[in-house]
Amino acid sequence: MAANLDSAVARNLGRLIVLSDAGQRYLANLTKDVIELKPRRKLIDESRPCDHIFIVISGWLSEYRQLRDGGRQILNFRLPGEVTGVDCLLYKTALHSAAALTHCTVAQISREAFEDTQRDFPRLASAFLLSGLRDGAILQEWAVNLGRRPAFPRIAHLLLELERRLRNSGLGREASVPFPLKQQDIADCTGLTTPYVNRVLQQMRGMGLISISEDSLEIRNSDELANAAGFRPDYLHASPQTEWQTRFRPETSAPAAIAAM
Amino acid sequence: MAANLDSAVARNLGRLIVLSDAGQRYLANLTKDVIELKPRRKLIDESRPCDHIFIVISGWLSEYRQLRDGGRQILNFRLPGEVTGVDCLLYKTALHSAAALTHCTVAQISREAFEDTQRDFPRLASAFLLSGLRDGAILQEWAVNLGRRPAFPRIAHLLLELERRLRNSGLGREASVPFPLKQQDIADCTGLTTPYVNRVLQQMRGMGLISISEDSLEIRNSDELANAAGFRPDYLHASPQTEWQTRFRPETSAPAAIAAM
DNA sequence: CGCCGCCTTGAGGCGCCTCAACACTCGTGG
DNA sequence: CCACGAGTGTTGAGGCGCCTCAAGGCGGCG
Repeated sequence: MAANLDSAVARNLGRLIVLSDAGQRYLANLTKDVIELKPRRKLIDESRPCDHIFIVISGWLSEYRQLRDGGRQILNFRLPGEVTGVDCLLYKTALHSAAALTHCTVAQISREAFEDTQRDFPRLASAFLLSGLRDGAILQEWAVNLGRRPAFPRIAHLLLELERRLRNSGLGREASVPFPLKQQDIADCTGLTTPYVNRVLQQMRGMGLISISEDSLEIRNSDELANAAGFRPDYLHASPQTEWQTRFRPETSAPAAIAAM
Repeated sequence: MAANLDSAVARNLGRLIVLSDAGQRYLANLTKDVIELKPRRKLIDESRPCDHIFIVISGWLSEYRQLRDGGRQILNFRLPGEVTGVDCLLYKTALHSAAALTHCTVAQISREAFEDTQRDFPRLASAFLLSGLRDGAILQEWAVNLGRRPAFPRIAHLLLELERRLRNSGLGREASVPFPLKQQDIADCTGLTTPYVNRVLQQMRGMGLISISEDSLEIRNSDELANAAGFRPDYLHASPQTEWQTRFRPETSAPAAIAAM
């Protein structure tokens, strides 16, 4: 089981760099220091220092900002195989909080361990940074969503993105994918309120576009939903366009295959 | 004049890494290939390949997504000294467009030149990637803005951010800073409409918080405006928390000062 | 002069919010 | 075994923020 879950990690990072066998072993070792989180447990606290990078092994995290008036804006979800906390390398204090949505297992990588990684497997370290760039691309799409799309397409877009990301990580072989989000969570990340999210979801169900049950989501009519949302999933398919990550200090002498893409 | 403007570049990247003298010279040489842009001229076109990184020498760019219904969401502005196009290293096609807001001079760096930079001055190359991470942090703040703040604080937040970024780059020594944005631009990046932006700006002027004239912005009561906006500028002050950028292959043997911070 | 880009102002309307109340399913303890 | 409360989904009535769609003013420029 652990091997299976680790593969979600390798699958995600493997999209960003070519992982050598040695790199894979190193990664497996790097993610040995695992902690368990109960739902609602905070992992990162905004405006406090954070000196770890985390990799989600199983479960979902949410990253969010808490506002003075009690409002909350979710900035991203972290699905199995994804990395969080990279921006801590750039700022004294965390810019947002991160908390467990479900029961989670998370690998933590200390700053020192990350620095060792940079020395020993710079390409692997660079993959973490690239994943930070990918997060930026996702956030751009969210900004478009928040700024320019009405509630229905906004929610539709979110559902489509999450389904795609889950399948990219190898989760959800059946028609449906795991989906632990409450309507409150959807509201907090689409900038809407719970009652209104409820009505929109009902509408989608009524149109036969989706069905949600038992912590799982099924998208029944992907084309129509994507059309309504203006969903174009390019931004989820990172494919490095330069061999930059091989130049620093290749840990293998074989030329990388990426540049040929 | 060119030297002065180049210093905005060095000032921005210098926040992310320690630039050696050799690095500074290399950077100056790297930004030799300069192009001029008239207002409204497109630099990057979404969903088309983009194989250059650009550094703004003077003028403003806007990065935006165009929607089918004619709507537009501005995702960031590029001020003098800032870098754009980094995400092109990660995707086959550009995820957003970039166009000149004002008359601009822009240095273009080809992908090959960037790869050379990685080989010769990896720390400099890494600074470009870090600037991409900083962009992500800015975008997070915009997402909070779009999702959870009403029009008044939303616009206030934008104005405060831009003023701070401009001063960070060394622009605007007087009470006011250069400000070429039209109300249409403000609308396109706050997710509002021009008439409403107009009314909110009038309100701010009426309260004595700001004054806009002649392509320049003066913030007359920064505290009150920041309070209304919930503005906390931490996210604009990147300060690398690890010496990672020195590890790859230092071009100078002197230990970097950053790690001591 | 006449056009165009930009700011301004008004009247009317809709999307989404606010603030409830209620149903249902749990886990939990008495 | 049932009472209870917490968490979640659902529904309703009323209201406000911001939009839509105009029209008009004003300065700059060909």
